[in-house]
Amino acid sequence: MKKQSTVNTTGLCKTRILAIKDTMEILSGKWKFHIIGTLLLGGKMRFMDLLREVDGIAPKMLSKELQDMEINQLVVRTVCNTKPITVEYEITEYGSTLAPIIDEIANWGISYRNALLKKESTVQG
Amino acid sequence: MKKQSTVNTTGLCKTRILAIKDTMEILSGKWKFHIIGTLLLGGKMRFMDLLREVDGIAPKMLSKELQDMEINQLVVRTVCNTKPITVEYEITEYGSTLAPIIDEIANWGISYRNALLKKESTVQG
DNA sequence: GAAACTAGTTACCTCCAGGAAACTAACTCG
DNA sequence: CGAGTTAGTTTCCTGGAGGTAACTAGTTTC
Repeated sequence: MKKQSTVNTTGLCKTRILAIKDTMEILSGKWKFHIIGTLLLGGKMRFMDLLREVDGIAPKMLSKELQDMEINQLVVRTVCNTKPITVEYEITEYGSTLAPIIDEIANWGISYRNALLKKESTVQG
Repeated sequence: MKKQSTVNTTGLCKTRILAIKDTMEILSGKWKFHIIGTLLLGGKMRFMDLLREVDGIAPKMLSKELQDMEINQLVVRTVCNTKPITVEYEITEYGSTLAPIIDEIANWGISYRNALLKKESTVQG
C-alpha cells in the first residue's frame, strides 16, 4: 500500500480549499484590491475618477476588472443622464463584505514591514 | 488645472496600498494558500508528504514555493539525519499569523457560495 | 545491480495576464 | 471645424507563471 493523503482529505478541508479558490478567483488579477479599496473609500466614482485614482491602471484593465466585479455583484454600474454621459461605479453591500479581508491583508502587510524593520535594526549583520 | 487624485493621496492610504501589495506578493502564485493551509493543519511535514497532500502540485513548483516562503520566513526547513535523508517543513510562528487572513478568505468564499445557492433557489428565472 | 525511496533540479514549452497605444462614438465649447 | 470631455474598445505584443517530463544524487532493499 502506498502512502495516502492524511490531512487534506476530509470534507471540511475540501470545502475550505474550494472556498479559498473561489474567493481568490473573484479577487484575481493585479487591480481588484486597489479598485475595491478605492471604491470603499471614495463611494460613488466615475470611470475617469477611478482611472485617476488607481495608480497606473490602463482603461482597458479598469474596464475589464469592473466588468468582472459587476458580474460577481461586487459593484454596481449606473449610467447617468448627464450631458457628457457619465457612469458611476459603486461598491455593493455585498462587495463591502470584503472589507474585513482587505483590512486583515493590509494589517498583516503593515506588521510585516514593521517586523522587517525591527529585525534589521536589532540583528546587526 | 486638471482634476487630481482626491482619495488615494493621503499617506495612510498609500501605506495601506503598499501593505496590500506586500502581502499579496508574499502570497502570490497558485499554491501558497494551499501549502500554508496544509502546513497549518499538518504541522511538520516532509517534502513528499506535501507533494501528496497538495493536490496537483509538481515537485518543481513545490520546491520553488517553499523556497519563497522560507525566504519570507513563513516556513522553516529542517534537514533530518535519517537514513534516506528527509527534510521537514514547518510553518513558523510568524507564518501562522496568516491564519486569520486565510480564515477570512475561506469564510467569505463559503458565504459567497451560500449566497449564490440561496439566490438560485429563491429568484426563479 | 535493478528498483524504489528520499529531495529536489533542469530543460523545454505554452498560454494568457497585462501593458501600450490607437481608435470609436457621442457630446460641448469656442 | 477642431479640440477636449465622457467611457470605453481594439489590436498588437511580451514576460513570466506554471505544466510536463526527464534527470541528479544518495541510500536501502531484494
